[in-house]
Amino acid sequence: MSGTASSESGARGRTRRAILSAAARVLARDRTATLADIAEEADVGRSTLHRYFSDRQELIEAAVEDAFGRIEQAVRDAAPDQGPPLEAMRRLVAAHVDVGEQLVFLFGDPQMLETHTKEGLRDRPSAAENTMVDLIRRGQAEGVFDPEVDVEWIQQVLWALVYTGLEAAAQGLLPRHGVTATVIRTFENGIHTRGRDAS
Amino acid sequence: MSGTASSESGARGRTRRAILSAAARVLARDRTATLADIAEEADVGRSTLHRYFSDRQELIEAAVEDAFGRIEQAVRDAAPDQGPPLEAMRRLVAAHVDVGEQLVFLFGDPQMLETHTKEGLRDRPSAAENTMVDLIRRGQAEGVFDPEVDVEWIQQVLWALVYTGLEAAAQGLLPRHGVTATVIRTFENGIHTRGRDAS
DNA sequence: CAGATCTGGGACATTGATGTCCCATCATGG
DNA sequence: CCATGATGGGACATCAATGTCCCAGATCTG
Repeated sequence: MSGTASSESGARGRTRRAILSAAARVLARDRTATLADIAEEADVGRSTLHRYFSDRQELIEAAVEDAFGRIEQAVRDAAPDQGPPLEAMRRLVAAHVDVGEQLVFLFGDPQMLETHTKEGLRDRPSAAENTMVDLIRRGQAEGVFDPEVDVEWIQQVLWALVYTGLEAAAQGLLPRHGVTATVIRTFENGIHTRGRDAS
Repeated sequence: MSGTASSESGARGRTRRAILSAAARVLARDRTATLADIAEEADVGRSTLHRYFSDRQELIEAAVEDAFGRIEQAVRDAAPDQGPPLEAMRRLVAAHVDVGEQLVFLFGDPQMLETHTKEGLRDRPSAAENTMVDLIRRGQAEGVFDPEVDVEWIQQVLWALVYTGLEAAAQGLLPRHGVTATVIRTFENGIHTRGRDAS
């Protein structure tokens, strides 16, 4: 079976998902983690892991694709094309924080995306990316977002701030429940004193 | 200087610096780089590298300390305690962009700072950090910076934005000479439409 | 020039991760 | 209850990185 019929159903699919999830979790923490580490985190024997992914390369590619999918799902759920741009953007930030683990995994290492992204994703313009670009353009058109700054830059900044917020929370610098609000505030107003409409 | 008499002078010191610089450059690009890679980048035999740093651990610790020193020097040169806070902050951002290579090396991998930072730096409160905290406080007191946001958060955001700007430049998304201006603009105003005083 | 020092490169043992194979065990479904 | 399939763990060969040692040539120094 070539499709998803066998890769999602029953015990087989559950083990597969457990491994992929564990891989993202462990690799987000330590990029040099061993396959044994990943297997342990997934509560699975190392040989079982090899049964599902013959290669380290193969495992990582699958984990990347999986994480990508989860992020796109979260972005879709945020409905960035609905309502006022500012509110949509806030939902988008919250959505990104929710999939923080996947974000840290994917974007914590630039090599991750460049190396393990051959055919499956390089061509597909990544729905999430497009939706965000659309949202930013819409916000710029309505005069809510700075129209002089490059769209892709804004996108990168969003990712960077979410990433930073998550790390700050991990270090105890920020309360975990305050990450979204802080990121939004900084994202919208920077560090200037004018944040009267950010709460 | 306690034992720096022999480690800074003449050919010996120059080779040492070449290795440290190469290490930072290569490891910023690829954290899993081999000692052979580093030696090659430094135009030095692998055995020579081992002569200067017996351990991989030792090399990395030295490289971390070296990078740290360069960053602190750049921060000092920016004189963050002089003049209006806003202008001082802009000088500070420019200074950080200048030592971008070191920043990417040090902060590109959270593990880098946590793992390779035993005694030499953990206790020392890192002059750079203190100066920046002072500056931010000063700016908050004078009403230029948002007083409701945590100081350390602002610091992290600065690092994150500089890092993002450098990566964007590396990807060709941003012209290299525009990094500083773009980072400053975003840092100060976020993405809102109000950036009239950012140029 | 002569001795001391530094250097590059090769040979080598060691170590840890990886990938393969096999077998005993356990669960699951027919 | 039995058969099929999934799992865990061990044994094993392989490979790349690491660290050590040594030697011959280059460079610096007095």
